[in-house]
Amino acid sequence: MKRVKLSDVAAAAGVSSATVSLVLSGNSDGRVSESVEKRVRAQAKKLKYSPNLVARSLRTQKSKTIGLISDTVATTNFAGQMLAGAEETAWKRGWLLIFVDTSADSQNEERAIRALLQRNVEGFIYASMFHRKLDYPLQLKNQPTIFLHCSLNSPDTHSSVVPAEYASASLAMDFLIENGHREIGWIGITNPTVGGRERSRAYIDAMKKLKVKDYKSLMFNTFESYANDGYVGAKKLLRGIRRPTALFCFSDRMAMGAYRAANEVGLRVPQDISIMGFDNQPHIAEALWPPLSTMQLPHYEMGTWAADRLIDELENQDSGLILREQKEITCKLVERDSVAPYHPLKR
Amino acid sequence: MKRVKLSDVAAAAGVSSATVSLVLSGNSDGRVSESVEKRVRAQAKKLKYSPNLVARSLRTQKSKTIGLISDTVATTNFAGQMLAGAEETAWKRGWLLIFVDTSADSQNEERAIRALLQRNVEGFIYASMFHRKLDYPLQLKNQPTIFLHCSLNSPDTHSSVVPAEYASASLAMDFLIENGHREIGWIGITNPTVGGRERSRAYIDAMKKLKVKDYKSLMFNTFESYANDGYVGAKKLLRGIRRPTALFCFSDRMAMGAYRAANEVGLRVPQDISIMGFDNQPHIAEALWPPLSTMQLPHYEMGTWAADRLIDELENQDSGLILREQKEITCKLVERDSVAPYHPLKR
DNA sequence: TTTAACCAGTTAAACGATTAACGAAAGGCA
DNA sequence: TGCCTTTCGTTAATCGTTTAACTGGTTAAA
Repeated sequence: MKRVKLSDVAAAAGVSSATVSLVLSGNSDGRVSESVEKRVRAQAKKLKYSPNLVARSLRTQKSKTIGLISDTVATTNFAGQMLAGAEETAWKRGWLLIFVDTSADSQNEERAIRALLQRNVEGFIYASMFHRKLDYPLQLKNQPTIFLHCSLNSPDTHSSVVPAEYASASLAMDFLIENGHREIGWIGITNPTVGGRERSRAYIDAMKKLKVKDYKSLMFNTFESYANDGYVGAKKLLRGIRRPTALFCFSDRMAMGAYRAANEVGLRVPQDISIMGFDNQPHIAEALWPPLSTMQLPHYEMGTWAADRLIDELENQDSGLILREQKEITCKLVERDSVAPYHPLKR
Repeated sequence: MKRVKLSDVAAAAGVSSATVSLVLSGNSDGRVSESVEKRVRAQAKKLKYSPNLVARSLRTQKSKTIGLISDTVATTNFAGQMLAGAEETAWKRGWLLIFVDTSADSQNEERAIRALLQRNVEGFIYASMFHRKLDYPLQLKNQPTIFLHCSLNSPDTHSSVVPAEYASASLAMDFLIENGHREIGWIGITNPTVGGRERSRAYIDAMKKLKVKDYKSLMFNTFESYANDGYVGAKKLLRGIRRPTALFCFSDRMAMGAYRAANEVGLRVPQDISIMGFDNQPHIAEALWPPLSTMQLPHYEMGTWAADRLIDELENQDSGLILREQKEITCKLVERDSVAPYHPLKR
C-alpha cells in the first residue's frame, strides 16, 4: 500500500517524471503535446496520485503553511472562534494552519516558534486571549506576522486586528439612548485592559454628551468581571437613591449578575430596568431570561481577517507591495429582549 | 539571514556533514571521537543550528506529527478542551498536532485527510463534537487512528475514548440520594444521542432501585437541551401535583432554565428544591446563583488520553504489540451549592 | 603469516518533488 | 542542401537530511 509518487505516474504514462510534474503543476505551456498531457492526467487520476508536500516543500522552500501561536486561546472558550476563523479561511485558500498554544509561557513560546520554523511555516499569526498591547516578540523577527486580538506598542512594521472597543461601546450607548434612557448605569472593571479602559471611556463620553450631571455616581467598577462582580455592582446601583433606568455592563457575565440583582430587588428586566451586555458570550447571552441584548465581539471575523491578510502578504511577497494596517472591527449589536424603551410616565 | 544547515556546521567544525548528523542525532555510538564530538556540538550551538524537519521527514519518512480531524469541535465551545488536551500532550511528548475542522462536511473530511496525509502525518485523532457512534471513515483505512468522543460501531480494530455517561449519571443520582432525596425529577432529551440515552437510563435504574413508584411521572423530555427546554420541563414538574424535591438535569443549560422556573414558582434553590446539572459548562455552572452542582465532562482528559495512546502506538509500531481499548472516563462530581439535604419536616 | 575486527570517520545514494539546461526530430525558409 | 526555429520532451542538479557501505590504517586472534 505504498503511496503513489510522481515516478509511478510517469512509468504508467510512459514519460519522464519531469513531464508529469510539468503537466500536473500546470507549467506545461507549449512544452507538452496534448495527447501526452491527456495520458498523464488520466494515469494520475487512475492511480490517485497526490503530491508529497514534504518533498515539494523541501524543493521549493515553500510550505503553504502558516503558524498560529497563542497564549491560551485554544483553551479559553469563546476566543476559540478566532482560531476557527483563521483555520477556515486558511483552509479555503489552500493553506494549512498549524497552531500551538504556549500557555502564556515565554519559554514555551520560544520552543513553539522554533518548532514551526523548523517545519518551514511561511508566516505567523500571533493571537492573544484578551485584547492587549505588547512588545515585539524577538523570535518573530523577520517573519511575516499578523497580530490578532492584540497590537504592538510600536506598530509600524506589522499589521494587527483588534475589536473597536470604543466605537462598539458607543454603539451600545447609542442604542440605550435611542430607547429613551438618560440615567444609565455603568458596571465595569478597573483591571487595566484595553477593553476595560475603552468601553468605560465610551460610556463616559456618551454621558458627557448627554449632559447627565454627576454621572460618576452611576458608575461601579470592580477588579474582575465575573457574574458575582456584576451582581454586587448592580445591587449597589439599583438600591441607591439614584436608580438608573438602564445598566450597561462591561461583560455578559456581569450582566448575568445584574439580572440576579434586579430579581432580588424586585425589578423586572426589561420593564423596570434595561440591561445591556457586551461580548455575546455563547450559551449565556441567549440563555438568560429575558435573552440579553449585547454586542457581538468579532472573534471569528478577526480570525478570518488575520489569515486573509497574512496569506495576501505571503502570496504577493515578490511584488514588493505589502501594506501594514492596524485594523479595528466594530462589534455588531445583537438585539434581544433585555432593553426596552424608557417611558417616564411609568416610573 | 539564511537558515544554518548541517553542512554549515560541518564546515565550521571541519568534518563531513554525515559526522555532524551522527553526533547530533545521538547515533555516534563509538564512531566519533570525543574531541570531534565536542567540536561539533560546540559549533552547532554557536551557529544555533536546528534541523530542518522537512528534509528530515522526507528522508526518514517520519514526521513526528499527528493530525486531528474533527467535525466541528474547534468551533464549539467547551469541547475545545479536547483539542487543548490533545495538543498539549502531543507537544509535551515532542510531537506536533495539526488539526483541521471539517465543519461536518464529508467532502471536506476527505480533503482534510488527504491534506494531512500529504504532509506525512503518522496517525490521526478523529474527534466528534458530541458523543456518538459512527461507522469507520474509509479514508482512514490503514491509518493509526484514535476515536475521541465517539466510538465505532464495530470497535475491534481501533481505540476510542468517551465519557462514561451511565456511570457518571449514576454518581449524580447517588449524590442526590445521599442527600436524602427520593422524589427526584428528570429533565432530559429525546434526541437520540448516547448521552441522552445513557444518562436517562442511569436515572431510571436508580429510581427503580429506590423503588420509587411511578417515577415516570417525574420525568420530562424535550427534543433539544436549551435553557428554555429546561425551563418548560421544570415548570411543569414543579407545578404538578407531585412536586419533586430535587431535579436532575441532562445539561447545565437545562438546569439554568430550571433555576428560572424555580424562581417563578417561588421556590428557592437549594432550600426548597435541589438542582443537579451535567457538563460543568464553563461560565454557566459557576456563574449561576447559587453556583450549580454538576458533573464535569472529561473533555480535557479525553484529549490527553487520545494523544497519549496514539503516540504510544506510533512510537512502538515495530514492537508489534498494539493494544486496542474502548476507554470510558468517569465525570467528576463538582459540588457547589445547588443541592441541599432533604429534610422531610421542612415540607 | 594470514585473517578478522576495530577505529574514526567519509562517500554517496537515497527520500520525492521542481526546474534550468539540454537535445532530437520536424518544419520553415532561402 | 544548409541553417535556423519550433516543438516536445528528457537529463540531471537540487532542496537538507539520514544511513548503508566503504576506507585505510592499526591491532588482536587463529
